[in-house]
Amino acid sequence: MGDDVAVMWFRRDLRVGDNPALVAAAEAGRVVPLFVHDDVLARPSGANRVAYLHATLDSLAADVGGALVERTGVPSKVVRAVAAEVGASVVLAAEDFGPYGRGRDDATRQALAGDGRLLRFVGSPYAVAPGTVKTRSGTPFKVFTPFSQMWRQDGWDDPVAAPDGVRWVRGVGSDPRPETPSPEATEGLPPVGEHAAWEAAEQFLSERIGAYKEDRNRPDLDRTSRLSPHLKFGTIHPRQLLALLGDSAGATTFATELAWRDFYADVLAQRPDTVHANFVDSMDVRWDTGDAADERFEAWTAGRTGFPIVDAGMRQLLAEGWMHNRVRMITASFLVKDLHIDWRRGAAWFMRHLFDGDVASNTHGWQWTAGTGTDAAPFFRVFNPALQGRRFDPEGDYVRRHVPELRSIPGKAVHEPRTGADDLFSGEASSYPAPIVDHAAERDEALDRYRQR
DNA sequence: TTTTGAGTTGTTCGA
DNA sequence: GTCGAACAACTCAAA
Repeated sequence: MGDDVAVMWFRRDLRVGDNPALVAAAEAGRVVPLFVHDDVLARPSGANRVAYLHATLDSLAADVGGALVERTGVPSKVVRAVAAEVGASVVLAAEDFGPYGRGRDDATRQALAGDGRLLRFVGSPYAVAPGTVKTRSGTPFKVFTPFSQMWRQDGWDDPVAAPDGVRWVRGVGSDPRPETPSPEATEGLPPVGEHAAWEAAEQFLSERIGAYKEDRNRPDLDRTSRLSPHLKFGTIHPRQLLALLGDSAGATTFATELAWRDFYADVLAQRPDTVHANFVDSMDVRWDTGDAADERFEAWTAGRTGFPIVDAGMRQLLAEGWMHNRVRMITASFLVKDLHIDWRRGAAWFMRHLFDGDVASNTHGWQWTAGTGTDAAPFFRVFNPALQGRRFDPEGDYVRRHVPELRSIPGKAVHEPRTGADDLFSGEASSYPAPIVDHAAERDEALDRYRQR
């Protein structure tokens, strides 16, 4: 270990523990921890995620003893300049497999190479890096189940310990940080930082994992891991969770969720065009556009469709910057199959508001719902909002929590408020909108369109 | 090469 | 209430 200097370029791996790139940097010499504020990424992110990122950076800065360098600008130029300024021979980072990240990193590699410096990737944000899990004939998987079997069979690396006694370089100047926006989520930020990630993980593993297989589908109960923003920003790594999981039914179910995360990252890496393009070309259905469609889209975003479980989910998104996964499916299905609006519009809305918004998972979750994605299976799978509500929010508590106009309607009757006794649908409940569409009719319409494609 | 079994998360209808 | 069948046809992955 000489007196060399290495730049540790943090991107979406904002932690000190189990960070192989940081371990490599510390082995290379003294370490300059760097984060580059990149306007290209900030713009589609929305105020919630930018605010969360900034708070996470505060946490990271404390964890690196105040040495964190924050700069603003085009990453290839900024990283090159910082590396030159501090005399680093190598820049270390976790590999990014996203469509934008790859281009950015290629440009950065070239810029550094021009000065005789190296950009070196160690690790990735995934348990298994995209492009690693392959079929027997060496091609990438396009179906989840065989992917997940191979993913499990091949396994993943164990976590690495946080490096001991990193020699942080202090005194390297930062740019003023871009203004931190006020979160749009009325309830503010979820817990932030590496320490909070471990608290969430410990709570999940001790209190929730046992019943996870069943309870994870219940939006009325707070029984999911709540780890998604941490996984998004890398304040915890999936392999750290996998190392603690065990093999109970709940643990296996949760591991499968992590496999989905890896699968969708893999799919996006093999088909970067699918951020916008349908994964399956032939699934080119007709979407509604124009003023009437815009009006329906706005009703959806505001949680005023007249379908209680849909409205509850959309209002939860506005209030918390997060939505329960079951309800993400219900609201997405409603936009695509009841309102016949392009999945890309819904995906962009989710990305604007979600603290955990991740391009790969969000895009391909929406493509799955729209029937354009990796699951070639039945397009006739159209969610019935009332039935989903009764099944997964059986007491109606979730709806009443997020749609206060309906508080006076008891039990599961809240899922179809206008079909109950007239005297219940009065008072403040009368301000709740009538359904903007007839579900049965729109279901038929959706099936027609998918048949005609 | 050809064949075979299977494909996260559903709904409706009729018995 | 519960249960099984039907809802298209196609693509994927492995044998």
